[in-house]
Amino acid sequence: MQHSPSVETRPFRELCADHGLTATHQRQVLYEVMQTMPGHPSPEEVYVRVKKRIPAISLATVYKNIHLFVERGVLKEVSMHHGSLRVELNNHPHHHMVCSHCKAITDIREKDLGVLPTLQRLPGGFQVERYAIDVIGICAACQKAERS
Amino acid sequence: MQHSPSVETRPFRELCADHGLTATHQRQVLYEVMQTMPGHPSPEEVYVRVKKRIPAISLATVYKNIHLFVERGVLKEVSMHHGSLRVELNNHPHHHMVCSHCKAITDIREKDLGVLPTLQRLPGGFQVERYAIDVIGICAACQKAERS
DNA sequence: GTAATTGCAAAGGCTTTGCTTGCAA
DNA sequence: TTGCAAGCAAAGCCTTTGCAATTAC
Repeated sequence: MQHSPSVETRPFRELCADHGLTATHQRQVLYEVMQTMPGHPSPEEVYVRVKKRIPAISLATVYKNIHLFVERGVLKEVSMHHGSLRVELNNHPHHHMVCSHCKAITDIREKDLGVLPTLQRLPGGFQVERYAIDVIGICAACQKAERS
Repeated sequence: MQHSPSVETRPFRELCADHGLTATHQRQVLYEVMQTMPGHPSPEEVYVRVKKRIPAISLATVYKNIHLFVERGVLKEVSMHHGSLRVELNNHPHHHMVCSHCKAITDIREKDLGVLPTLQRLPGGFQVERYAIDVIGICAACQKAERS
């Protein structure tokens, strides 16, 4: 298939250029489909929708591109995903720092966060149990590793 | 094996009674082991430690009891685990409400959280990218389901 | 005695990997 | 043309489930 870039593909090609990504048809459709999914879709859900436009696409391609988009800042992970369930017994009021590279979790005392959010106007009868704050960034060890 | 409860088992038996749990040997060791693990262990890591004291224990038992402890409030999940990766494209400043029953995620505008945390005194050279607040509780639908 | 729990093994979901063919620059 | 990407299928975690044997109350 060969054709000159249409007007509609311009912005996507620029987005790819800005993020150092090769502009493929699959990536474009993936991105466009995600724009129509305002929630927090799983790779499987995205796959189902993309498949309507590219029946031959594989789930592995969806995973690969989602990871790439997240890595390049086009998408965000809704919460850091640690590969397996993590539990804790710590009862003191605290939150977490999560390294976006190595996924290491470190406790942070609540008072070190400064002012706390005061929950107000919560939509539709949601009954609050607690809130959890993740400070996301790069830990010292990963910063050191990056520099090398 | 039959013996009268020792002095040391008292607190654990009370803890079980308080949370409506049967006091089994496996549960007690699991709980004691977790008290010596201050971080955020995975079920596998807990299993390895418990196995030193109860070689015959199975990983399935560890999983079952961890879930039970979480359900009864003895342990906490470090972050809500959605079963699969979730991503989003939403660029507006926002955070999330997560239902601890059905794991549904709903966006919440940052301004509806009221005052925001001001990050200060972050331990050991952690380079902050962003922070993510999860308001954890029961959504309206699950509240309704519970009542019935 | 009755109900709940354990251990085992098998099954199930989600995600990644290796490799060949095809496409982008 | 040269390397990056896609598709496919197989493998790899992590976690749950079903069931018989055992234990707690």
